[in-house]
Parts: sequence; structure tokens; C-alpha cells
Amino acid sequence: MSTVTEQVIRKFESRASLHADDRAKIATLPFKVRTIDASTYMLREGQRPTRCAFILDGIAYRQKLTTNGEREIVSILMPGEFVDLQNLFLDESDHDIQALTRLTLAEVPIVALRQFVESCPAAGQTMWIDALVEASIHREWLLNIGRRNARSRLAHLLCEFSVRFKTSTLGDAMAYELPMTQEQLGDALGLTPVHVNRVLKSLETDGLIARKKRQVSVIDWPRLRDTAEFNERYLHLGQVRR
Amino acid sequence: MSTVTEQVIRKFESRASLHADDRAKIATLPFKVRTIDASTYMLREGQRPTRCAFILDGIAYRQKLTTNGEREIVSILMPGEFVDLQNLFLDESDHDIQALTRLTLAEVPIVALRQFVESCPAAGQTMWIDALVEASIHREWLLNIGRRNARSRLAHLLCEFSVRFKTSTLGDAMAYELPMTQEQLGDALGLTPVHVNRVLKSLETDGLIARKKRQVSVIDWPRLRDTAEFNERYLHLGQVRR
DNA sequence: CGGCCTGTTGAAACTGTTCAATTTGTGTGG
DNA sequence: CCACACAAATTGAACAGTTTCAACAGGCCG
Repeated sequence: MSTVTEQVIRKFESRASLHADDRAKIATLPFKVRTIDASTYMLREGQRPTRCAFILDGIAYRQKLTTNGEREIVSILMPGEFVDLQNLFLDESDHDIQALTRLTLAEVPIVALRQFVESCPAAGQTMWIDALVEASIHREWLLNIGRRNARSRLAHLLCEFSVRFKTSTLGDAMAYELPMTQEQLGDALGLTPVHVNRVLKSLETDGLIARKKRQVSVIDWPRLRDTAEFNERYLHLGQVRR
Repeated sequence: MSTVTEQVIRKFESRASLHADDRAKIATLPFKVRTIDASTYMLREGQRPTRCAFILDGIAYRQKLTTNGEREIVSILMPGEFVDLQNLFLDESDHDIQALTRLTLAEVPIVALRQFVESCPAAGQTMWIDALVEASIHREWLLNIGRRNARSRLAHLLCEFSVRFKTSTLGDAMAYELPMTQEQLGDALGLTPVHVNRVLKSLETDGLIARKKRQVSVIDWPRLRDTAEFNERYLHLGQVRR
């Protein structure tokens, strides 16, 4: 059982080393822990948030909607990530943020966080790296949706989950509880749920993955990685402050 | 005719107000102006750049490739933008950057720029805003490619060009020289050049746009905007430092 | 003039969608 | 513990949007 402060410190230290007084400053940040149910909205497009959330447990996602209500999930947010980095410097949200699972958050006023970041270069650089990595994931998803067929796309998302789950210690990388419905998978991949279902089945009958309910296990990582053309470079996993 | 320093200062002042000594610092940054031909690579995936470029004139783009050589253009870069923001904090590039047109650049060593940004909060915030806006554009493109049909997609890109050209004073917003071939448009939209051709033709015969060679003019902005579902919020145009 | 890149057009093929029905799983209340 | 309700998963068949392949036209440059 670790405190909020410890988790936030661990987050920053994963990318840059902190001074003792930086840690002390983090301890004084007025985090408020809150738990929300799955599918609760944390933020809606057009809103002007005043607080910034750090995910302690659970998964969230960013989505955008077309005018006729079709949805695109543009980002998946895991424990140990700040969900509102862009709201540190942009007034108006350009997308919705919604809880995928039940979620435990540590919230802090934006002004307090911004002051801290400005007073602590190491923290600022961690924030920079995180924001840039998310943009890099956006770019990989653009390639995925724009230029790969449904099978590769889905395999790619499964590979990304596997790697990101491992690094955020959400579970075994090779056998994890798939947190999304097939409809949500489709919305993340620009596919219909029907087609997601068929492709999942085909990946299973071809022996790349196994499924039991929502539990997905990677059976043949090399072949899954190859059909996905998965290369984890875009996740910048080892990136620390230079 | 304005100097490099003046253009960079104007860039920063569009998002935050600078002190006199900030401007003085900018003047001491060792920018080197360079011109490169269209389709020259500025950076390749996997490289570790040491310099950061500011676009003085011309257009560039970011691309990613699949293993069998298919391309996705994930971002368009206009005059007045820093092209290597992510390389300020990420060691290894996750994509290629290529000149779309002939390009005039002002290059500066990354270390110098990073030092400057750290010593000048207003500049740092401008960089933050720019990086976050680019991520926002990525998200809109994900929605565009993932959930809209070819006609809306193309209309959306034309609307975005129109607005961004206007703000970067590259030409009349309603009649501009389309800087991309139909193949490049397809690569930005996840479409084949053949289909781009057909959709452009259909937009023209329906009276939404007119074409003369590469010159595109918007004939019916309201209808173009509606078929694109274009809402410029995601560009965060008025965003200045809070 | 010749070569090459870009744009244009047609016809066939295919990937993924749509619609609709059925099954499975899960939680709730009696 | 069973019955019911509801969300999610599954399957089939017809359909649509986009791709593929192939051929040709136009314009620009050496």
C-alpha cells in the first residue's frame, strides 16, 4: 500500500531524478483521491477544467465524436499517467475523457500543479516526455488506422496493451484481462464491432492468441508482433531526461 | 523582409508576452538559415538529432512507413512552427520529417534551445502550447481517418489547410495552391490516390470547390465545412498563455 | 523529342459494413 | 436457486465504399 505522494514521486523518478526538496514539494501538493465508476465522464469537449487528475488505478480513454454520434477512441490512459496534461496549457478541452473501468484518481488543482512544474525542472521534463510520448502514440495509431488492415490493426493494439500493461504493472503482459468491449475496440481501431469479433476469432483460430471471456492471452508473440508490424520504439519506454 | 530573430520573437509573442531580456536572449541564439529542396529528408526514424529547425518558409510533413513501404503522413508543418519539438526531450525520432516544398529553415542546436526554454518560462509555455496543439490535431485526424468517409475526410483536410494557411499567411484562405500531390493527399488521409482523384472531382462537380491545376478554391465554404463536420476548436487558434 | 511524374478514367475485386437474428454471460430480484 | 432483463458476443447474408489493376492523357524538364 503506497501513498499518493509515493506514487507520484515514483512517476517523476521514472523519467528524471528528483532532489530531496522536489520530493518535499510533491508531498505538499493538495491531491484529493476520488473513485469513479466505469463510463463516468471526467471531462467533456469544450469544458475548461480546473483540476488535473493522476490515475492511481484503472483505465480511462479519450474520445471524440462525429456529429452523427460515431465515436473514435483516440487514446488509452493507464495507471501512473496524468490525464489532463494538455489542460495545463490549453484552456478548452478538444475531446472527452471517460473512465473505461472503475477508476481511482488523485486530483490536484491545475494552478498548483503548474506552479510546481515551473519550480521543478525535472518534473517539467517528465511532463514534457509524457506529453510527447502520447503524441508519438497518436502518430503510430494514425499509421495503424490509415494504412493497416483490420487484422494488423487489432494485433497492433493487442501488442501495445501487452507492453503497456507490463510497464504499468497492470498484469501479466502475455495474459491480461482485456478491459474493453469489442465495440470499444472497434471505436479505437476505426472498425465495426462485428468485424472486430470476426478478426479476434480468426486470430484465435490461427493460434496467435487465446481467449476466455475477456481474458486475452498471447500464444505466439512473434507471429502476433509480425502481423502487427509492432515495434515498440514509438512508446519511448526507456526515455529519461537527458 | 524580417530577420530570423524577428520571426522567432513574433512566434513566441503570438502565445505569450516576452520581457525585453527574453527578446535579447532570442537574438543571441545561434540560428543558422538553410534552404533545402522539396522531398529532402530533414530527419529519419531512429535518428538522434542534435539540432532543431524553425520553418521560415515552405511546408514540411511528418510520415511513418509500414514494413512493406506504405506511407502515412501524420502531420503537416507550416511556416512559423518548430519541427523538432519532440526532439527537445525524446532522444530517438519515431518518424521521418520531409520537406514537402522547397524549405527555408532556421536551425539551432537543441542544447541551446533547451537552455533558453528553461530560462524563459514564457517561451517554455509557447512550446508547450504548440506541442499540445499538434497532439490535438493528431486526435482530430484519428477521428477523421477512423470514422469519416473519404468525402468528409478530404473536405476536412481542405478546411484545415484553409484555416492554417490563413493563420500562417501562406495565401488567401479561400483560394490556395494545394501543395500536395493526390498521392500525398491519399497518404495523409489513408486513401489511395485514385480515390482521392475521384472524390476531388466529385467535390468540384458538386460546386464545393474549384480547381485549376493544383490551385484549389473554396466555392461554398458552408457546404464544405458541413460535409467535413469541420469545427476549428481543435486548432486552439486563440490560445495564449493564461 | 523523349521520359517521367501526376492526374484521369473504367471495370473488377475485395475488405469491411450493415442489418438482423441468435446465443452467451452477468447481475438482480423474487 | 431460478427467472428475468440486459449488455455483449456471435453468426449469416447482402451490400457499399474503397482498392486494385490497367490503360491513357497531360504537362514539365532535360
